[in-house]
Amino acid sequence: MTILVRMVRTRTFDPTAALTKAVNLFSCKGYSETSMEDIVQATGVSRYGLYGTFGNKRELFEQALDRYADGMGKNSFLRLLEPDASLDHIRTIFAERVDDMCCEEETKGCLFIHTAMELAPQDNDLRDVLQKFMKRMGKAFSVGLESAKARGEIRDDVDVNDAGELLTSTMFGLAVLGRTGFKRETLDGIVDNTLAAMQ
Amino acid sequence: MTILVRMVRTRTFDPTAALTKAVNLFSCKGYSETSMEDIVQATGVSRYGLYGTFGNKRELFEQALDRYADGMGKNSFLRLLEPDASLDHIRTIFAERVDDMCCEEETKGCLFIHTAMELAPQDNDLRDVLQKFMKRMGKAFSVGLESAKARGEIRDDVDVNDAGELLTSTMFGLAVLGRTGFKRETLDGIVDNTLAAMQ
DNA sequence: TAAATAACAGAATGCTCATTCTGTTTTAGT
DNA sequence: ACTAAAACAGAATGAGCATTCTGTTATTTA
Repeated sequence: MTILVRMVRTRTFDPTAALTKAVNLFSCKGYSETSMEDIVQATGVSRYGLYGTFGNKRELFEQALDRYADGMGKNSFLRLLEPDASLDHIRTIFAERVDDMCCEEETKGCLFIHTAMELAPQDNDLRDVLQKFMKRMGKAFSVGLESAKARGEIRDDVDVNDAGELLTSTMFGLAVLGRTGFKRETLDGIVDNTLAAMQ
Repeated sequence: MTILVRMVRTRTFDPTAALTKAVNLFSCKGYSETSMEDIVQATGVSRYGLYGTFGNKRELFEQALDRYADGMGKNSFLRLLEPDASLDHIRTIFAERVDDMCCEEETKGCLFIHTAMELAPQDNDLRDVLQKFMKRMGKAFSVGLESAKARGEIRDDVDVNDAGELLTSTMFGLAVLGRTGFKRETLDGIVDNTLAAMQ
């Protein structure tokens, strides 16, 4: 059976670009503080377009979360999976994180934390998705740490699985302190001390 | 000038108990997901009583945050300021934290994180209050670590100020992972590894 | 005992929001 | 050019919310 859809009027917006805008809004303000109207304004896409393309707010959020995780993966964590990954790669990831959280005009926030605090307890599906992303983060750290260990940058007795989970947790701790207005140097110090303990 | 207030009908509820209930609701669900109606239900106190006693929702929340911080101080951090504080005291604080976050029926959440994510960027007063509480936490950790160091439980080269901030950050990282459904053993492992690095 | 008024219970108000509905515009195929 | 239907803009709907208002009850003081 073939379903024939006749395209009579062409869509005037780019769903990918719209989703990017939604990701920004959600990660900055969280789920409930971001209204569909906010997204309409920010994207310039009509309600009709948003609902038609993304379903409803909950589904749009899930797609935003996917995209966010994807972005984190591509922009940060993929490097850790390459065989020449070093401690510097890990440092860079944290430095970018600190940058994001300490940006003067508007802290970028963290969609993972918003999801964990606002939605995870009430929404098992979303919680599982989130947990999967976080575990992936930990795994990427572990792989990176293993490479760094091979380069002699990490102590031999460090369990990279445990350390990967620890660094994942650190990412969230930093974000919470950043949102609370802690100085960049404080966050940098936490990163330095955390990593120093593994060297 | 004296203002005479004639108390014609006695209040039938205990504001302290009501605030305790509000603290629980807010720390479990955060600010916006907790309605005044929820608080009316949970406390059995009428709207009239809540508004008359606590002002409005925002002010009630601030008082809840104060109380929450007070409770954390009294129940956990005060011990760290005593001269015989040891690494065990610090371990206990983290164990209680993990217990709170991994409670099967209903994760207790963390009012600090809710405040940081939901309100801090929009409400400078609240952000400053929160920052003060967090710094106090870090300081308490530092003092406890200093005592533990004197007992030989912490390495001499550990900077207790830095380490106090690191442990504060760890508290929040744990909570986020707990909310996302990570297993108790994972959180315990993070605590063990974090503290092991200081021994 | 009577009067005054704070405490109370819950209805009313006005707002914001997610979602749906309505009427209009656009464009592929005839 | 004409038609059909998808895309659109924005009004309408209905629910939930914080807060205020209204009428009732209880208790102290005179």
